[in-house]
Amino acid sequence: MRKNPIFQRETLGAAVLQVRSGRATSRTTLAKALGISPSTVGLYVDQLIAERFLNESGLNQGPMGRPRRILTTRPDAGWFAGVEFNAQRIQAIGVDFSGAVLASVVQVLPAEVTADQVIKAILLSVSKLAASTRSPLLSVGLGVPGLVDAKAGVGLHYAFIPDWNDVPVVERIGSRLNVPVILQNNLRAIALAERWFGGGHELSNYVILGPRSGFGVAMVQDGKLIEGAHHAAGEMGRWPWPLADGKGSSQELHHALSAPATWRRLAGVGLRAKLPEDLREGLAELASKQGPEWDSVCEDFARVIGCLQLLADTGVFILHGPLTMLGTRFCESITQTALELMPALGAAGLRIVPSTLGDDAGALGAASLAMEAWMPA
Amino acid sequence: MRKNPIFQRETLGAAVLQVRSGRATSRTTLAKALGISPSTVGLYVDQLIAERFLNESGLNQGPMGRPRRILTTRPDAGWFAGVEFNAQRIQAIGVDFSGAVLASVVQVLPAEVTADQVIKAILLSVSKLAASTRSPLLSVGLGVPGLVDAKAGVGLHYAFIPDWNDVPVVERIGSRLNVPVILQNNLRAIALAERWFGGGHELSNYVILGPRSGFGVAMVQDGKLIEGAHHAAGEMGRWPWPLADGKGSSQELHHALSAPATWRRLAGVGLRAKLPEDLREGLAELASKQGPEWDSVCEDFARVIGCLQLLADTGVFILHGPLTMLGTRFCESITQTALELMPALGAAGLRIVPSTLGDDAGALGAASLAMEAWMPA
DNA sequence: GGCTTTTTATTCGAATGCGAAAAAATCCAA
DNA sequence: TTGGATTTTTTCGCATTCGAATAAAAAGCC
Repeated sequence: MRKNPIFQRETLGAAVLQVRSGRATSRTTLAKALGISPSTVGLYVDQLIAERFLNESGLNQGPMGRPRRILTTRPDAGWFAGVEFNAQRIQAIGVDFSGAVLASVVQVLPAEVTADQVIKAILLSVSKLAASTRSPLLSVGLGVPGLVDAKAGVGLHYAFIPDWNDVPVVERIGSRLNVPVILQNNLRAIALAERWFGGGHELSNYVILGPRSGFGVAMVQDGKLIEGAHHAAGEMGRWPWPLADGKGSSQELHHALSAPATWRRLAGVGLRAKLPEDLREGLAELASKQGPEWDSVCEDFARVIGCLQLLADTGVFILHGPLTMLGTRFCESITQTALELMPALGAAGLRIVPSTLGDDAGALGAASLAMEAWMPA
Repeated sequence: MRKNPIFQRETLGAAVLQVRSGRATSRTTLAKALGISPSTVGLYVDQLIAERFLNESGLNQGPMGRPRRILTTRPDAGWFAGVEFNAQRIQAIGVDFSGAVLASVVQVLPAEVTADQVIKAILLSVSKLAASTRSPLLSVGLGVPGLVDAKAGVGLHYAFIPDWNDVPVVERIGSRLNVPVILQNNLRAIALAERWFGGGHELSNYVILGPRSGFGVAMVQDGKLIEGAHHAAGEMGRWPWPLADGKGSSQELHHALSAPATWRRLAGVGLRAKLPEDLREGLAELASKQGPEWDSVCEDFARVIGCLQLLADTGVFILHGPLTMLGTRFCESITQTALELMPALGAAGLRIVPSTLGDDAGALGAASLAMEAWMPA
């Protein structure tokens, strides 16, 4: 019998990731994918099978030679929790190894919620999910609005929860659940979700556009999230911004391109106009709109994206949040306008697309944090 | 006698780096700095002493205990070459382990220079440097203008040398010199020089502003250069840019803030005005200038930097190129204007400073590439 | 069936690095 | 002078990983 040393969890996770993603199906292909020797892979696979993370499911005969012993992941090996919240609501989602959603819990938070109440609600949500699953919880990801120190695991600031300042979230949640807890800004978490659940499997450079009540972006360069020296990268809502339609003097970007501002501009109503009950529906009604309002909004987005592309050269922009309701036509209009305004963008190829993740994007992002911690790339 | 295995060059280099930088002076401190065990460090140090990269120079008695055997680098262990060029001139510089400049060679290139001539000039420059040094050449860094694929070692495009397209520089230089050759865009190389030779020893997030004939920036996030999906990150010269003084319609950023454009604006002359013979001197004369021209230039720079800071949150901006002749007062004016225009910037601390590297910045940047390859962080 | 060919998995010896313990080098106090 | 006390360095055994050789499992061919 082979000896059974304790391997690095990191490499074990990476191995599972390769199998999960279908990039490796046998010990030999796994060795190539991980860049380690076949002999070592054998040991790793032994352990992963012993720990019930992997299965051997029959043989696969190639054109010649000894057949491969096919490796598959076991969805029941464990699950990951992802929790996202804002000042109004909290959503927790459970996913298994294959990325399938096991369950989702949404809870409305009380008005003027406090940090303590949020922490309690997170714990409650996760335990609700746990009640419906028999397999063990492997890790928890938290998508938190506002400023986040991901490394320290501290929520630094969030304007809409007054006492959300320097909250040691990872410590408070982790000490209760006894599994790894990973914290990240919610928009940056969504950027990871795009890789784990969305269409961007192979992307390593892209930008998430997240216009909601403000205007933030999350940037991924070389597969890594850009956080900034003070955890504030992507907070471009305060860019000085002269409107495309020339009305009004220079203002800040989020006054022009936040989700509510975009609705107001497209709807052709003034700043005082009441927002529709459901902003998403309100925007969906405007998806087929034409005319100068549409053009001017598209031009503003095109200029923002053009600037980002020239500066960071990511090439791919994924639109998130309520504005996805404006559909692919919106993104196409922006792309076209951008290329007209800044022909230089055409050279490298500019892709602007709406996200396919839907309403669960935030929670899926949080779950991605959990998965990424367990299965590092 | 201890056995003498062949260690990873990477770790050997990292060890030398720690000693070089003064962060580690003995085997024990070196072990802590590198995060490896003291026993292993002993082996590494043995090898480095055998290879004449390190010296043991006496003992250092602490307040108690066995005295440390002090480790020092040997400047004569080898040297690094850095080469920078543009369409007009080529500069090669040789530095030793301590970062001291051994020699510098400047050569004027012929008008309408070709890629082949540049390659030859690079080889000639390095061999000129080599002639004056007895110690071995360890690696060569090349700071190349235009688009560069650093990973592949290929110069992709440079507008001012017509046939500079997809030039396999690393291959062509490396095959002659038989040492590692590292390629990078020249402005990005300068960003590294700021860490190796400038004041930014401990910086891991900063931006290099390099307004010359165009307007480019180099960004470092978490200690890593941002290159972009198509190696074009930082080429923000083509941002649409409405001038601060309101004259003229919207144009591109480099028309407003390149080094010549800045001189013209500060000098108060029109677009057709002839540039001074030496732009640096011309700018130096304007360093004490006051008035609306000065204010409007500062405001434009403040807006650019403000946008970058809000987006990438690096906190530190280092001005390079001819505009450094405008001195610290220029940077202070910009800082002040930026904080007035965008008070949000004040929170995290904004620092805008002129580079201290001087005219050799480009060549020193190239040398930094060589050093960083040999001594990875 | 017995042979070769091809591909995959395992075994085995060696290399590299770590942790714990031992040794070394100094100061200080008795 | 001798015996701690303290800190640095080295020794030694063990764990992990790799490379090369070997074994295994099939297909094709005679």
